Amino acid sequence: MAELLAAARARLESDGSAELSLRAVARDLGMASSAVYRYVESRDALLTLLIIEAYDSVGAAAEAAAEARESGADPAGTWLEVARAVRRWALAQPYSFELIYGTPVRGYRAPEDTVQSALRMWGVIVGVVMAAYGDGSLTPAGPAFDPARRIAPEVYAFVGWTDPAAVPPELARTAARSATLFTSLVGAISAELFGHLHRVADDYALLFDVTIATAAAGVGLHVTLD
Amino acid sequence: MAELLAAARARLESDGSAELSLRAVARDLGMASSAVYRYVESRDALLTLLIIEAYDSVGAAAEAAAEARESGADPAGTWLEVARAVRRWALAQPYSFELIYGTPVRGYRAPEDTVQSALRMWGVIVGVVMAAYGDGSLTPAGPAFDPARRIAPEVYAFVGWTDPAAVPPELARTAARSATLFTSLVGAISAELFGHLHRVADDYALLFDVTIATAAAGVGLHVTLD
DNA sequence: CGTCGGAGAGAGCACTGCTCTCTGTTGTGA
DNA sequence: TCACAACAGAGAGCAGTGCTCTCTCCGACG
Repeated sequence: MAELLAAARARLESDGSAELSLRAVARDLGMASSAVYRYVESRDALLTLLIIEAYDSVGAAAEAAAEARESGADPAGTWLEVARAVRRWALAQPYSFELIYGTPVRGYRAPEDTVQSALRMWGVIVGVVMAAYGDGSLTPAGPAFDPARRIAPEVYAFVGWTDPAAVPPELARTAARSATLFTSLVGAISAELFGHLHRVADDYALLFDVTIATAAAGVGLHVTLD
Repeated sequence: MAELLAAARARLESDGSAELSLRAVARDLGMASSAVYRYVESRDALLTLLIIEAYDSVGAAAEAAAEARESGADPAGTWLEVARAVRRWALAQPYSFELIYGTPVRGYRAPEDTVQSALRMWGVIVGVVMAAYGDGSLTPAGPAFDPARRIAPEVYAFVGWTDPAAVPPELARTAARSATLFTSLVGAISAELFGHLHRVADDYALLFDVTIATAAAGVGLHVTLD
């Protein structure tokens, strides 16, 4: 089973998810394609396993980048480091990034198994924003609005606010704005990997930092670029 | 040829790009699959045609939304309307959105034919930001940085600055920050369509507005939400 | 009226996911 | 030690795919 996953991962990283053929993986393992079905129900099930792996891998990379900062470091700088770490991860294994943040695969309907792993990224984002909110380095910016119904109650529970009604409005607005951090992070990497920055920028790393810092400014996090 | 494109478009909208089978299109047209090759070189070439169509379609939707605003309307509000129009377009034909902003298809390597159509979206974005910069409604925000090498010279030429060295630094910074508008727009719609907001928000339309307005705030555009 | 070109048909190749049946091996209990 | 059962893998086969090759037909044009 471990060998099967390893072989599938290797195929994914070299050919991409659309070309991931169960028969090719079987050939790599030196066995008949039908034998693979002893271990995995279908091609989509194999892909789901790789999806969970990828979510955990990128989640771990983001968490590691956040934890590498000494406590007391400014949260805005931490966010930039997290974003850069996710970008490095994506560039190192672009097909894994595509697998989770690109077009969903055919018969795949996001079983509950993947949700937990997928939420690790949101955990890091919310953690950074809450740290900034707590230490006063976050100066609320961005649009004003009634925060009701903008984000799901689970998000508040995620950071320990059991009663959504008790959340201070400005904190609730900040939480809703935080989605922009996720959106611009995934969007920036997608744009780069999928070729949408062609003719727009030459040095993608430089523009990436600007994009992350600009989105952060909208939330109230002040990232310093060197 | 027109019938072929129409049939392919119908297949795309009902099944998605990965399932777009040339043989199925041929069946819809009541002819043999081999006959289709008289008109189109390969499956990828057919997809490329659909990609150009999609780029033009979404570009036209964005341009129409921008032009629908009377001249003199605040550019920030115009940007919100453009973003909403693009979201509506994406929700109405999700597979077309996936086709251009999701994972690139296999053998596709973005021929020059598509670049011109793809740049229409950037044209709208730059137009809005430049309008705001011009009428004084844009109050520079976001990170400070040396604008050199952040964006390609073509972008300046795009808005009429033939000599990149003559562009005022703050304008250059604003231009670089504008990429965040594209990134967060595509990222927000992708996140919604691809299921990444599961458990994060219930009312996607409300969160979308916040995301767009937050990213705009980072650029210096102040969107008012009702 | 003859010729010629283009449009379409059909067979066929190599590939895919998946199912079915068959074989060999291996472990376990009496 | 022997019998049985469970399991891992092999192989054939089905329906589908993209694409190529050859063949036929029909209509336009000189």
